[in-house]
Amino acid sequence: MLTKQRKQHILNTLQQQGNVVAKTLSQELGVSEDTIRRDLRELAKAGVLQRVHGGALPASPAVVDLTGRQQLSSDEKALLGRAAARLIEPDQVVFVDGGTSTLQLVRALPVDLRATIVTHSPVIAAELISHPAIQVVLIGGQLFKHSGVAVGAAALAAIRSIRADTYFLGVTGIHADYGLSTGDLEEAQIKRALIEQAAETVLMVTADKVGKVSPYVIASATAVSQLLVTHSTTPAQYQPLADLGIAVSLCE
Amino acid sequence: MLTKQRKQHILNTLQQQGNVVAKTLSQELGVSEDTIRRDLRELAKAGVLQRVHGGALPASPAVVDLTGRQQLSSDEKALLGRAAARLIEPDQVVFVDGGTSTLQLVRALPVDLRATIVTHSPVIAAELISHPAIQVVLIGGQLFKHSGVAVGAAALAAIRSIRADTYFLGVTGIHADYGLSTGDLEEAQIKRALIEQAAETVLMVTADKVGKVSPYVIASATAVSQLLVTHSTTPAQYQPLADLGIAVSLCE
DNA sequence: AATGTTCGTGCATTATCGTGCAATTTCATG
DNA sequence: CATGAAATTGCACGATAATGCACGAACATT
Repeated sequence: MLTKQRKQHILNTLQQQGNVVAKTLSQELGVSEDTIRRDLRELAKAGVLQRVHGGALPASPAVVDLTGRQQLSSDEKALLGRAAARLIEPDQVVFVDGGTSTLQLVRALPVDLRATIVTHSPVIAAELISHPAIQVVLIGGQLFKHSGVAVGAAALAAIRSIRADTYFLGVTGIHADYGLSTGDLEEAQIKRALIEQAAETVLMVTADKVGKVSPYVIASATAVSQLLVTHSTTPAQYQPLADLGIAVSLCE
Repeated sequence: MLTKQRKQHILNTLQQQGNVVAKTLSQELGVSEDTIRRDLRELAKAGVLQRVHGGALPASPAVVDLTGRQQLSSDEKALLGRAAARLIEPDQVVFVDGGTSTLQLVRALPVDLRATIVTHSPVIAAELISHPAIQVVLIGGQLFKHSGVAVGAAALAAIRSIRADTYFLGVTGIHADYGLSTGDLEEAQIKRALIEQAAETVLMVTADKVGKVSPYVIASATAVSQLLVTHSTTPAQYQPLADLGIAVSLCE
């Protein structure tokens, strides 16, 4: 294995798990602990991680915190959420994805709105418990810790037994050529199923996701009929998507 | 677990709850009290917290973070949760009910415990997202708003496909003659199914529930093999249950 | 004042670290 | 193809960090 690949693996593991242990890495990668230590030292010197006794931590503290007590979400995301909430009509059935943007959506729902929300995110569901008029359907399955949503065969089966009017989708990348993408395979499968079961899909993303590509492709960008983005998105970013026939709305 | 992470955990807990106790932390984190004391000493020397006998307090006067989370429930329930957490062995599969008592249970889980938790409560599931070693299986279904758990045919079917070692149950009434009872029919059905699918059922309740009866009966009191109650429960309350062969534990 | 808990210190043990060094591989250059 | 420089890796060894235990002191509670 190439040195560079090894370092990349270390960084990936770090981002995914929030920490790495030298001993574990040496076993995983089949090299001596000395080599791992050297790698960690160099990566630390380059400033991309923080060296500690026994392993390493991310350089920027607390990137891994999707625990429901989400970090104070920006005003931009709140605007996104309010815009999305306005799209829901009474008595509709909608899918709501997990994530910070969609959490803002459910927080922005009018208290008198009667509708059904289907979600595979316990955080979204927990937030809706206090809503007086929304009926909630929870999709079960194995909980995928990284993004905090249910995945797996059980979740897929449950989704395929429901049809919804609208799906409020969140992704980590949308690109006119490479489509919608996310960081995990299972999550991509779930999102794909949700798109298929919804009459219409609305994508909610912050500006930094537009034009990006993540490892696992969900579907073509045209699977989205409407795109809600924060107002800092540039025309250069969204024009290729608008050309595909997607209705782009800047929220402000 | 890395030392620095442990210290971060201490600080997080401190910010969330407004105080930390050395003994509790040592159990949660799976290290000796000496190590915790050392951590607290060093954090205090760094000025980020204030050392007190038995634990520590925030350095800056108490800006407790109550974002969304339930007000810190009574110490009694926390004790109940810790006692229940100790009953879970590594690699077990356990059902965890919804409710404030069981929420204390998942909060008291040692961070290094590897086990599977199956729950139909989005609040429990959301809390466990941040736990590094617990695998979570979410039971889907319609969300019953009053108690915030999934109910209905889908939930029942999902439960019946799983067998667990232990079920941590919460109810609104337990009585030697009238058995276990709760305030909703659908919820009662779900609890009954969970009892059937678990090798052992542990009931967690506060003193005010012991000897009470609610409208919908779940099962006979003997369905419970162990009863964890708060220490304010009187012998008059629990003796009839103990006579049925239930192991009663007062938590203090 | 009595008792049990918590604390701090010293010490032993273990894991981890950094450095120097030698063996091996990679690679550019003659 | 040959060769030497640079890079990479593993090992040895002394240094450092982290942890748990023991014991007497400090503290809280009654």
